[in-house]
Amino acid sequence: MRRTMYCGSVREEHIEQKVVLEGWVNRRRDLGGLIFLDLRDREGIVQVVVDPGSPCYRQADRLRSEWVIRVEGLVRARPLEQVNPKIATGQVEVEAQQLEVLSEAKTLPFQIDAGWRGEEDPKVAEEVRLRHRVVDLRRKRLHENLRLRHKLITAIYRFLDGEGFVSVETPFLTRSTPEGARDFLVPSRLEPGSFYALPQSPQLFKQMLMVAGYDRYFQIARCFRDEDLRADRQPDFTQLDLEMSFVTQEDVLALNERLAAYVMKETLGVDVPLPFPRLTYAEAMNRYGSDKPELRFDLELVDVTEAFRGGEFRAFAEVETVKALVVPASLSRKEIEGLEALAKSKGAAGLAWAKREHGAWSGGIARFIPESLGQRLEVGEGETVLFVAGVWRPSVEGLGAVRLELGRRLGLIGPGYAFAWVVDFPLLEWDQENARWTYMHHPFTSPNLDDLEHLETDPARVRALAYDLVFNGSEAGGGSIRIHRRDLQERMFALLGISAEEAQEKFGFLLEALSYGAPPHGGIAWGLDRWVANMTEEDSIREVIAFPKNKEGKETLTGAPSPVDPAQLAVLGLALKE
RNA sequence: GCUCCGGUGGUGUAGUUGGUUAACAUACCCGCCUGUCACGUGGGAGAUCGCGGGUUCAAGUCCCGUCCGGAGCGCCA
Repeated sequence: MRRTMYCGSVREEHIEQKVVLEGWVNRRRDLGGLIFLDLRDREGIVQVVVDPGSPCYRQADRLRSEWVIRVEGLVRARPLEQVNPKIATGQVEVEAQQLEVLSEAKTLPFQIDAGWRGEEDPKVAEEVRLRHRVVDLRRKRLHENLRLRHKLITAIYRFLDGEGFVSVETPFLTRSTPEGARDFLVPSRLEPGSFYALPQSPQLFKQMLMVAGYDRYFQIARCFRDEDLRADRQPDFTQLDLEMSFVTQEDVLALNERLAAYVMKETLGVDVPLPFPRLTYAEAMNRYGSDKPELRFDLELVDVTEAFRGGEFRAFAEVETVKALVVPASLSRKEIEGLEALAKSKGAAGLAWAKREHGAWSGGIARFIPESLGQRLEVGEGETVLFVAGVWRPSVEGLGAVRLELGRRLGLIGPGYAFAWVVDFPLLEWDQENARWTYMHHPFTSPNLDDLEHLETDPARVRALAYDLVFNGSEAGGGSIRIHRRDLQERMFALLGISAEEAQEKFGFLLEALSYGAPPHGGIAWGLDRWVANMTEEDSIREVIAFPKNKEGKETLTGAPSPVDPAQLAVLGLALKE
């Protein structure tokens, strides 16, 4: 007989029953005669008791942490005063009758037992954890994270299936397209000198599916971008990718809100109010200094450009934008210096400050501040006001970064989950480096048709039918209504400086598809890793990916990337440069 | 490519203005212990302080270089 149930599933209802359990020794307590074992599997731990008179006593005496064993025994109630309320199986214990060692184990490089009895696991350097990922993955926290991830994905399938979406797989080995992120390339053996690229997203394939009439598509899609890593970025990551035909932006937002509310309820039991707040890009930037504002605290930026316009303070008098942030705390010089460095890292010119003390401005730029500003900003006694001035975007982004840091530092960020849509992104932005217009989202995003007349004459003014889903201050998704007319797509390519020949060469298949009768369509992609990280309140997506890459893009378990045998290169027609 | 932070027994930390035997917790090994649940208790082993060089009578500590890791900037349609 193999096991009869999970260790973590034994309950009072099983008392008097004979059970067979298999699992890992989470911990062994040897009282010198009486031995207790906490036996663990993915569902939890249960206490096994081995009496000195038991035939398996000698075996139990040998056992060590993390050995894998099989126990046959009788479930019995614990004496009332010995119930352990900290574990789900705490009402009962298993009296061992037979015990078999299935596998011995070396001493673990770090301890993982605490989490399973409801405590915090001791902190271990991430480097060590990743090097021993198999051990790390045994921790309760990672079990919970990965199982939540699974619940999220199954909820997504249930919901979208119910809404008539069809799951379709798209190729991993595809064609390199220009622009966007750097591609991962895969050399072709059958056609030496040519390369596949791994998809940065299934974008064009899903548009093809719309043209082909599938109407509603989704995919839990692996995507690949060869860029540097961050806490929320991996070179291979997972998107929920979806696309819908015959829809407006409104339809896409409404469906995705319902999907988000559904998965939050199904996975965390959390009720998310609908509809989500909506901010235009301009509003988000002006009020929060970010296009992915953290909305779990206020502390909004205030525009004070006009208060300084033409005044005696030269640095503020003639700039595009002056923004203020009223900080409900008295910041030290040193703190302000640190925040200034942060603002500058986002391109702000600097960070000016003043304090309100004894009903008057003091310190920093106090003497340049119009008295009336104090009232308008509603500055309290002892509070600090921070200012940025200069070009609009770097200024608001600089102060936005300061806002977020202060939110963290002052403990302003509330618990819970805050969703929002950011809409009305600019279609294009000026690329300083290459002196040309470039797309903000991607080149297949539809302009807002109300702004179409300005497309060539005043590109900066054209809004896109693009939207981002913001979840606790992270960009959890982004999408757009796509261009579905060939002529408009060609106009767009031209505007981006892509010649007709190049457009034909690189995107001919798209243009071709659009000319066979394409429905209006649009969709979105969710960054699934970030979603799970937000839901589990992890700071890094590496905590919700079973086998993540480290900061250098290495997969430390297998040691990828690794050199390959020269013969493998030869088959591909490749040679390494010295 | 750049900036910042870190690297001390297996793990996590301490280590003062440079000073003699590198401390603590936990894990590990052995003994004792029949109701523990982070069992208790007694003992033991375990670190050339990431690596290389320099300053100094003396370097875990200061300086330079380098490697490794993390956060960020650039980059990420």
